[in-house]
Amino acid sequence: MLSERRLEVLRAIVQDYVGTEEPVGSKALTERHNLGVSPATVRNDMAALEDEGFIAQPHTSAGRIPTDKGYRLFVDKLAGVKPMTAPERRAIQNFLDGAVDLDDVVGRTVRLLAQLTRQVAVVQYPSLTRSTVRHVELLSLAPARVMLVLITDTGRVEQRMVDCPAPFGEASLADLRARLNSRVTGRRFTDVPQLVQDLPEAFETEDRGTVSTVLSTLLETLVEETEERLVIGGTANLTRFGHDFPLTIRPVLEALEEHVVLLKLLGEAGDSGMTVRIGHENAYEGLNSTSVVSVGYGSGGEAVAKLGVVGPTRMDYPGTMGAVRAVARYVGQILAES
Amino acid sequence: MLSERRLEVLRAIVQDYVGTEEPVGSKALTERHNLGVSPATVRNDMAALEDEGFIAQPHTSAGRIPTDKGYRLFVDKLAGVKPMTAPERRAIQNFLDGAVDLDDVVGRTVRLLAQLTRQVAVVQYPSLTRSTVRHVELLSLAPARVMLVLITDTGRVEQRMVDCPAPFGEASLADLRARLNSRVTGRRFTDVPQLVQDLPEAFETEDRGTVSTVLSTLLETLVEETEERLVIGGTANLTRFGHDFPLTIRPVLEALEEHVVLLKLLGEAGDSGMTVRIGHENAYEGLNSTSVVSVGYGSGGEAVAKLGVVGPTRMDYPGTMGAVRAVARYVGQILAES
DNA sequence: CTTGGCACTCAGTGCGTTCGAGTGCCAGCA
DNA sequence: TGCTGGCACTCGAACGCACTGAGTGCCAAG
Repeated sequence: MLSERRLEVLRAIVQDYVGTEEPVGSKALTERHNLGVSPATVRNDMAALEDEGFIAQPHTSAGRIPTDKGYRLFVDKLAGVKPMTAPERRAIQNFLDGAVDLDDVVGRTVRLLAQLTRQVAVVQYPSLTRSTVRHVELLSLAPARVMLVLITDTGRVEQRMVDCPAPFGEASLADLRARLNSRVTGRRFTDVPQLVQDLPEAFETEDRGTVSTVLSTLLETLVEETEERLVIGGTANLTRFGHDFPLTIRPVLEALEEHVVLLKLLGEAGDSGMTVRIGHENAYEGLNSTSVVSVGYGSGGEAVAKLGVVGPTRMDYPGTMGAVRAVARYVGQILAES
Repeated sequence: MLSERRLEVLRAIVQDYVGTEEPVGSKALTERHNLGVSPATVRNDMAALEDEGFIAQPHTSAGRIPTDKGYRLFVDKLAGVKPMTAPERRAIQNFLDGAVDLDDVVGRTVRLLAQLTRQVAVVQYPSLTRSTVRHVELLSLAPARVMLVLITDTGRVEQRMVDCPAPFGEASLADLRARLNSRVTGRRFTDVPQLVQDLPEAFETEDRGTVSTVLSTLLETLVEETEERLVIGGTANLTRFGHDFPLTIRPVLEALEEHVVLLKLLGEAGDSGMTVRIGHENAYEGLNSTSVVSVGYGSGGEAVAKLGVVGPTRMDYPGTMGAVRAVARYVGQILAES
């Protein structure tokens, strides 16, 4: 087991390394942090920490840098979440309050997060899966052509064309519209399928085909839209990554364009609370030299989507986590208001 | 005036430099290109070209590299557009043919362009300004609440909520819907304002307020949507930029996130034909070390939006221009079909 | 368990040398 | 007038080398 002091040494190493980007040695450590022991003692502790795999030397006769495992311990046990200051919180709120629609909220969020953390920000559009239906509208564009419009409680609107197998009268359409809305308005997307399941039976035989077609289009829309959208920002911050550029940065840029990968990554993160994936903990290879801090956000108590940042493993975890949490909280508020 | 041979020397310099990324000297030039003259002669020519500002030396005793002005001359006078080979054309067509909707077309286009040119691709969504109205739909969500849906000939759908100043009957709504569509269906967005100008007069006094509100919302939608959207891809190709990374790449990444700037840039490019902006010709400072090759594309003969690539000034202009032109052409075809 | 002392390592730095690609200029030749 | 070969010169890149200093591991003493 690691003694209290050794953990303290690890914390000091992480903090210094994050600040200076340079391997940190025993002497410098005792000078900057008053650990109350001599460099020699620290050296012994370092040797122990290295044996356990928490820190490593880039080369002999250099200082130590934390390993992924070291950062993991730091995040889990040694560091808290650094809360935003009051002025920062006010600034966040002001900035987000100016948003005029959902796109704007998401756009502002991503810019804000990138700026606060000085890293790459990733924001997922509010997912429809957890959303509820505000309204379904049907309108006839031609005798056998219907347009389906779906409005969600997050303010998103989706529309689809439906080619009907048979002409569909205005009266039947009104009927379907009314029945559909009375059943699904205010309900969860996930509940819709079973709620509308027996709907065709209420109609005349000749209309049933059309009703089924409309319904299946509706269900498709719900499923398809679960392929969520992402917005990325602050990629210019990648230039602060390290010295050995091209090699480090290229796979990251590639990963950031693979929205599918990112969505999967966010999806795998825990549903509640903040998740930090460090270095090789990220399943995707291109992100092996990065850490991903993510958290769910939502309009009610429940999360409807995730947001987070991607940065070098050598990042200021407490600060980043604080910013991510604060932004998620305020975005949630904004969404709840609208 | 520059003699024929001097132009030939400039062409050779550009070609070699683009290939090797290294300053090119007189001896190497005569060896790779059979110019039929000795290095000494080439040196004289180079001195002349340098006096005119077409090439420059990074430092004394190094070879020459083209200046922005040199590239400009190269593009204008010395190089054509390199056409795609038949297999390449087929691959492009196949790849784009697989698209299922507008988003997919744009997404595929940007990926394709990035891959073909190995540079950063920029694709603007088809603009509404030049589009025509396919259909306008109005539907009543509540007595004094109307939803406006606009469908364009490029397959885009926009919707807006309208809060009416007074309750609006179903009959009046149907009337408005019919009149509106008969006037604007198939017409250009730009023509819509004057086409609907006198529409309120056809209605009862009590409905005129609502009609006006609906119309102004429609007009707003047309204008707002002129703030076009952009999609960017292939940013990972920025890593091939040069050796002095952080400094070069950072402003470019920043510029790429400023969609407003990019849209302005594309907008300024000539409306017809291909435009090449080299280095400092780009008004935006962050892009001073890049060249932008762009061209309009559209479903009919007319361009509805632009697409292009952003790359280092040291790029293969003929090849890039060929790829950009080919992609634009095929995207146009796809849009025309759908 | 801590500490001071000590020998050892090795990346980074500064300096001088060499190497060679490339230049400018000039005199001679067509 | 324009091309060419020759020649001296420049200067960045590469190399070798010694030095420095931060950092280490180990050990014996407190």
